[in-house]
Amino acid sequence: MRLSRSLVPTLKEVPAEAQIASHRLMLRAGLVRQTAAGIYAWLPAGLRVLNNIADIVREEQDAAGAQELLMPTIQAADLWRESGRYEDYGQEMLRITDRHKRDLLYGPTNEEMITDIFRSSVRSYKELPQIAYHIQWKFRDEVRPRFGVMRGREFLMKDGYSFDLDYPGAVISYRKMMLAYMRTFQRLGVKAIPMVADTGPIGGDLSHEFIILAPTGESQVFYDAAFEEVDYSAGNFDITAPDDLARFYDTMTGSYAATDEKHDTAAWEQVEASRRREGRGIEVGHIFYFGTKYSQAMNFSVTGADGKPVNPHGGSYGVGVSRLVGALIEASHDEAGIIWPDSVAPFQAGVLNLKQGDAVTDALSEDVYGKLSAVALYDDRSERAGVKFNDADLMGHPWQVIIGPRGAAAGRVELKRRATGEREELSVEDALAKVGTKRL
RNA sequence: CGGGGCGUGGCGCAGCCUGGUAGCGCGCGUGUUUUGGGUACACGAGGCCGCCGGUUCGAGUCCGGCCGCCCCGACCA
Repeated sequence: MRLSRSLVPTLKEVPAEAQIASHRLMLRAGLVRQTAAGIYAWLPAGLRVLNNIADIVREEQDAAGAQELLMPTIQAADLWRESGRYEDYGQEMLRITDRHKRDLLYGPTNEEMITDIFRSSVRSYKELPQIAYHIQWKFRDEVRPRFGVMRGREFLMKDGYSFDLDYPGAVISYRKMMLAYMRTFQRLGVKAIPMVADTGPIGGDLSHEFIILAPTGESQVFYDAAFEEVDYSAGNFDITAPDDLARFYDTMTGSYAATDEKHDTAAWEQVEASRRREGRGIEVGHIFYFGTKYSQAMNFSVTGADGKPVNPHGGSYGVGVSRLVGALIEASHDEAGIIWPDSVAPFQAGVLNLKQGDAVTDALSEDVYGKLSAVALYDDRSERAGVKFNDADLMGHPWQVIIGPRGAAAGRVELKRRATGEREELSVEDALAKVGTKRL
């Protein structure tokens, strides 16, 4: 994209409402714009990040054998009356009435709907297990939205649902999702710790939260260094092999991890001192097994091998996709701006033409941009060099290809790595080779 | 939902106490200037002062109601 023709409204000053780093930076870098309390419009650069994260989540879900579908945002209240949650959910649920005075709601989650879909189409134990997920907008009418997209009312979430014939099967699905999550967070460039969680209003007795580490996180976390040492790749764990899943699960649950609320000082002291890690964290995912809660309440049964009906065991698995945009920034930024991990950056590189209007730098900049256009944002504005440097740092491109009259005459450019600040002067070919010209 | 605060050009703010024809910085436009980390100067455009009502000769300013937004707490992906 050419910045001069792009809706990327960077700001020098911070809008008054933004308190935390990620919110300030998202507004300043032109990623989002608030349209109502806790509701945001995603501008082009922000949408690219959101999509990049969603793509990684999707790839790992697919790799774990989950199948993508798409359920609607608006749901009928009757479905929720079946499970009893229409009454239980309270004020957080946004209730809507249509012209025929029928009760509808803007979905905060989809257990009822997925159960309804399964019960009307899955009849035999031979069709299970299955895991289905979608990436869809949700709405929870938070009393107090805050922290920008980290705690918005409207948010993009990947929610997945598993159905197994019995508990042992459900445990395997649960472990698959846990491994898929660890792989997902690893690819997003953050450290994630799974922690035993309360099962909350949805019920069940097997549940983990995924906390990613960020210095400004909402809660204090204590964990064993083991979590940082595990190799989650397919080479180490085969996600289709129950034995590997068990080994993985034992690794995850065998080491200490807790937020301050549940911190157990005695247990903590059992951890070898050199392995104790402490930090701040942000919850970005939550998985839980809920057994037959919905299949019973909503009459979802399949015929078992013995010819008798069985209520499948379910689990659900959420990742806050839009929240992750903010969380990743909390985990990776500095005074100057965002430092995107390569895997999610809206643009791999910013091409900075330091002397717009100069024939030599213009020609070289156009040439470089032409080769990088799929992955770069070309700053072709008639701005001073300082403005371009500052905006590039703010937007957080992993690479900056800096093209000024000093090197352009010799056909050389400067390549800056945002994360480290390192700069080196290179030929165009070498710079392009380092940046890469294809989308990651 | 309890407590606190704020709504004035695109953004950040002053003006309100003590009513009298709306101001500053940034940004934006034009020109000159500058040219490797937010250049300088000049000129210029841009505001039903959140909305409704009241008091008053006169309301951004005083009074009442409403709406919106933010912060702290309790609650959540």
